[in-house]
Amino acid sequence: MTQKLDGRVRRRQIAQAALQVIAQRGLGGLSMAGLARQVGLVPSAIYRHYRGKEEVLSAAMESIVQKAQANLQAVCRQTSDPLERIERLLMRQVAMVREIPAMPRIIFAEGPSGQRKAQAYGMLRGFLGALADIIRQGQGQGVIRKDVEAFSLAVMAWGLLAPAVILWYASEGDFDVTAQVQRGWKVFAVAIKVNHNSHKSAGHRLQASGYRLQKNKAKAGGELTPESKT
Amino acid sequence: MTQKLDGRVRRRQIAQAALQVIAQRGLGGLSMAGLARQVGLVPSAIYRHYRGKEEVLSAAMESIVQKAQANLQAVCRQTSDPLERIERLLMRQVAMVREIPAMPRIIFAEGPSGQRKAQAYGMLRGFLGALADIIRQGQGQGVIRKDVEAFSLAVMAWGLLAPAVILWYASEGDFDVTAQVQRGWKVFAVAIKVNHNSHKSAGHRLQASGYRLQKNKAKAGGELTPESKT
DNA sequence: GCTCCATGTGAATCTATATTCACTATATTC
DNA sequence: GAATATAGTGAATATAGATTCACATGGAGC
Repeated sequence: MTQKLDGRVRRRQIAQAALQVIAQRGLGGLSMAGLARQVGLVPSAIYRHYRGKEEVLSAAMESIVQKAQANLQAVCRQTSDPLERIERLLMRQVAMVREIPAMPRIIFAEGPSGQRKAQAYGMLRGFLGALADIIRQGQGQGVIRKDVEAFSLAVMAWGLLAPAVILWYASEGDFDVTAQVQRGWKVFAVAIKVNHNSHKSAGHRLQASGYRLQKNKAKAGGELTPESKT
Repeated sequence: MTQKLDGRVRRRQIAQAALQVIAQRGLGGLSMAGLARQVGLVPSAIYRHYRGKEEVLSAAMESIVQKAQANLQAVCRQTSDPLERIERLLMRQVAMVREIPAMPRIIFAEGPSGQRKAQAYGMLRGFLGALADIIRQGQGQGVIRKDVEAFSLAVMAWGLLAPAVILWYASEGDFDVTAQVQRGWKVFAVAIKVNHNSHKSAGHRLQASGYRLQKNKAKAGGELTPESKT
């Protein structure tokens, strides 16, 4: 018989294992038997800690949110530079590579108007909202470009991460997530950074025509605010 | 008894129905019973045409691959400009996701499970490979920056799409995937484009120090070639 | 050491789903 | 019309997975 563990410790362990199984095999690949195996228990032991599979899932999703929030707080403590914050946040997400794909997997696994999907979506929006806030901070400081709406930039930043992680799983670990995200960040950071020298130079060089384009861009950004109705 | 249909017609019908069920209910929601119902048959009739569920899925995915290839060919016919090609390809992907909502569900929902997974991964690699080829073309023409490896840039380009699709799906169409991808493309295109004017200007302005930085960047990019072992 | 509680086990139960198999029926050809 | 091939049907079967339930056991407190 396995050594007994404090209920709280075990519950956390089970939730964590669920995340990893979902990340690896998808929601459909999560069985109570497989989960129990992952933890080192028999399937019925799980019902000692959770009323059923549904409850395991809820706990799993909850735990990923908590981690994401802890990461966000840690990053904001470590540095006040918005670009630095984004980079660190992304790299912390990379460290969670064994867990974070569970969210998209849950989203795509569910049928129409599934509750879990809505929940996962809300969580995702929370994360992107926090990213967007950092970006807005940078925009306020004149460090990050203002012509593109912050939420859009947040989605783009997330886009540095998501495909790399998916490829990592699809290739069974044969894709260097860290390197890809770092490269992507370098390209993206330059693209969103306000470089005062080159900015002036471009304006100066292109004169009236260039100036007009800049103005239109600023407007377009404003118009393209996503989901104002949300 | 249902009217009999020619085997080929029926097989196509079944594969299409599978995509529809997956779009609605996800992979986990695809049962032989439900599929048969969708087609207007009894479940065992499906085995007249496919050896099992696995084979139905393969056929369904095959039709996605064909569509993707048709898109690629169309885009390459329409324009020879690499940046234009990428943009068009991305936008066709957006359209395709709308047309075949099952596609992202197949790619994102499931982890390893043998042949199907290998097929999905192959699809993805095919798409990224084609993107990378276009990027290499652009690099050869001196239109796209060379300091970052083409496959990495391809993954980044995909990164404009993937999160937008996830959000689109999670929001049940409430997130404007088209607008997001367009915005992302604008930011990314500037970042990867070789702009000869500003390149000269920057070099001119920053003199020795700026010049050195450019050189170092080129080297780092070369070193970070992904998966040379692939 | 004993008691009690919480956690782990193993067997049983139930259900949904994939599939097989024997039979049926349609459509084509001669 | 008969024969044949192919596609459709309905019942049966096997299995995977979720869960319950009675028993077992570890660990804490007295």
